[in-house]
Amino acid sequence: MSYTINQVAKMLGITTATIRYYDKEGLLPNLERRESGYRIFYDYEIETLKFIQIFKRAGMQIQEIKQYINLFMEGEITLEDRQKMLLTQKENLVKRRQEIEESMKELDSIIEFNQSALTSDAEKQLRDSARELIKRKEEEKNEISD
Amino acid sequence: MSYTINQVAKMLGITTATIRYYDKEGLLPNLERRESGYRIFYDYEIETLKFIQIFKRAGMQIQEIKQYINLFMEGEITLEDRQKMLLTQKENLVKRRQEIEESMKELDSIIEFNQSALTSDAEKQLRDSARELIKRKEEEKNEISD
DNA sequence: CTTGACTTTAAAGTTAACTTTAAGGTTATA
DNA sequence: TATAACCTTAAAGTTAACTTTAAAGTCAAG
Repeated sequence: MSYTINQVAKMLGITTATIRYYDKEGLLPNLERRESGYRIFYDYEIETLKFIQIFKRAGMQIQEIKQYINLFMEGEITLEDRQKMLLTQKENLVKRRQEIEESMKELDSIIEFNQSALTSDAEKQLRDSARELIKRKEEEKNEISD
Repeated sequence: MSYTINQVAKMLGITTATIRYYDKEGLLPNLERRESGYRIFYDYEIETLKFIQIFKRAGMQIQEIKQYINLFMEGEITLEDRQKMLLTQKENLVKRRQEIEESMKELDSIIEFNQSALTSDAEKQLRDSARELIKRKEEEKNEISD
């Protein structure tokens, strides 16, 4: 079974322009063409595109994905290299998750601070300290311009 | 205590160009200047920059951060709006974490598959299936060119 | 055999968040 | 007072991953 670029785009929820871009970047090696130049997609290419989507979601860049695919084309001799790439990528994901968790904590503490200002008398205190801040800045301004 | 742009940059581990860019984008409202035009940074501005860094790490865009800062400048009347922004941002973090976890599972299953190919007889099977794939593609090519 | 819906390419445009460059003032200090 | 080490701006450049455009060729259906 073979498909046109438009059919594949619909199947995978991407645009034809994106598929052409991937092809241009070398992510679809040995892609066949008709006499007319029209691209022909088989299940193999569709699988490749699905892997591209997985790798993209994992945060891999187009050039890295290209490198992975090139290794794959060289056969099982590159399996170890590919595995290394994937493990590196997994480490990146672990790091990103860690960063997100740290960021979440920071955000939470601001949210919590604001919440106490919203729900308690602390609101007044915040207002006062803001006023004081503005006042202090005015004073500093005067000091400078003197 | 006041600081030059260079001192602040070093304190926060960013470049002076970045600070100027933030200023230009309106992230440092009411920033003072000397007669000469040199920027003057007080603790207040340094705190603002630290918040900017927190928000950036959380994935907020410069324009969103600007909006937050503008709301902050309007005073405590905007506290609820700001809180909403932060809660939305937190939801985004939760989503991103979720996506990372899903992506990790996909990656893991590829890693696992490769690992079994690397460590067992499955290696031979993978090699054979790859050969078959290439062969099948050759046949398809011949079918077309006939 | 016409026509509307495809397909092709190269090249330019888009976006965010900077970075770099160039040309020119300012300041601290020896 | 010379000069190195700052500071200023506007404008252009960078990067990734597309998207858009324009001009032109191909295909399928009636």
